[in-house]
Amino acid sequence: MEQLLSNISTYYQISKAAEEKLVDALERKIIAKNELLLTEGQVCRHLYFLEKGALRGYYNVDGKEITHWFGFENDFVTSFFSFTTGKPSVENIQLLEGSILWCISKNKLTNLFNEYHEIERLVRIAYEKYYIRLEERFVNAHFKTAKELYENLVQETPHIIEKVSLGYIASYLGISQETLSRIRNQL
Amino acid sequence: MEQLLSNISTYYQISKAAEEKLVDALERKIIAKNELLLTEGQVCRHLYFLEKGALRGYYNVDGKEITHWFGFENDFVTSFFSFTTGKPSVENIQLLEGSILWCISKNKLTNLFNEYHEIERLVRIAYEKYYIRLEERFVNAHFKTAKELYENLVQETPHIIEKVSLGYIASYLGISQETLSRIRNQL
DNA sequence: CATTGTTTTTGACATTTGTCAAAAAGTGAA
DNA sequence: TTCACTTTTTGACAAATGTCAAAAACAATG
Repeated sequence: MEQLLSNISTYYQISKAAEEKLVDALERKIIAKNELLLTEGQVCRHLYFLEKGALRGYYNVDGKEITHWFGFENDFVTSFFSFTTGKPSVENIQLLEGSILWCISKNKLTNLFNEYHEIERLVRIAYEKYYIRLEERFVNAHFKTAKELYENLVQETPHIIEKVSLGYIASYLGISQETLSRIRNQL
Repeated sequence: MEQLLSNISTYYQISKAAEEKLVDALERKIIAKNELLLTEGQVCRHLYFLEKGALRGYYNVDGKEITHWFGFENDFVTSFFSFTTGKPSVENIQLLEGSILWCISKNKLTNLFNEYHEIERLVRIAYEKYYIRLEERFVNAHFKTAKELYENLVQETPHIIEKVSLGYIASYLGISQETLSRIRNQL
């Protein structure tokens, strides 16, 4: 819990009062490896904070799983599309290892927004960070070669390489597992 | 102006009072074709609303221009990274045709956030829409072939094809102009 | 430590897409 | 209508990456 609070304070410092209400709304969860936090077709009604562990978001296309993001320690995690629109999710979220999460329902969060302007501000600022993160990935994928993408990953987010199997990383980068294996062996 | 107000009300309905303050903070601009709204290296201190016209965001890589997004009527436009972080922009924004824009400075917007919770909420909700938009593009780019990307564009955003030259569209899709030309002629 | 299942690597080959250069088509201004 | 300029198309070829199948390496479990 300390960890969560200290993390959000890097986005925006909220008051003690708001913090207490936020803490009240949070629920702790421990989930085992390979469990699904969300299955496609379900509406995602929760926002999660990953205190410890790792997970991935993936969707199924033509019988293949495409992993398009990972979550690690101190990440906020949800199926963003489903959570914000209230429509069924097209993606699945699966635990890559046993993990500790904090969880808040959309209802409770909405109430907190109404009660505390500062909590909505916190989230607005968090959105900015996550938008920039996605934009960066998008721009990279736009013009970099497979090799450059992998080198970039090694540089910028080595924890991904340490924790995640090759097949998922390849999918995340948008290349085949075989190509990634070859790239790695020629570096 | 009507158009802007009616557009933001599709995100979130703000009060008359907030609306008036917002209107006061806005400035109208008319900018000619090919002009740059923002040059890389500058800090982007404004958020724009495109009432009429078209523009593109692009960056330079190895002497080549990479167009990574377009703005059209009723779009909010800025260099998101630079605007939110206050750091120099890595991208340029250029008018594709003579356009009418509304413009608000980051300072004024920040003041409006402090004064009106509802304006910050409006922006929070707008962020959600724009995040989803980016995510959709990202996911498509992730596993679709060049041909599918183009077909998708024809389906989903035909206005892009009508208004924008082939070279820019190719760059936007992340493929070469020649490949796009061939795809188009074989459909 | 033997067995089973999973992940990674390798090889051969096909396919997609990119690059360079030139021709063709289209556009706008004088 | 012509000229200059920009955009699009075409052809020939090269490079990057994907696919399929099998072998090898690794990991987990009884």
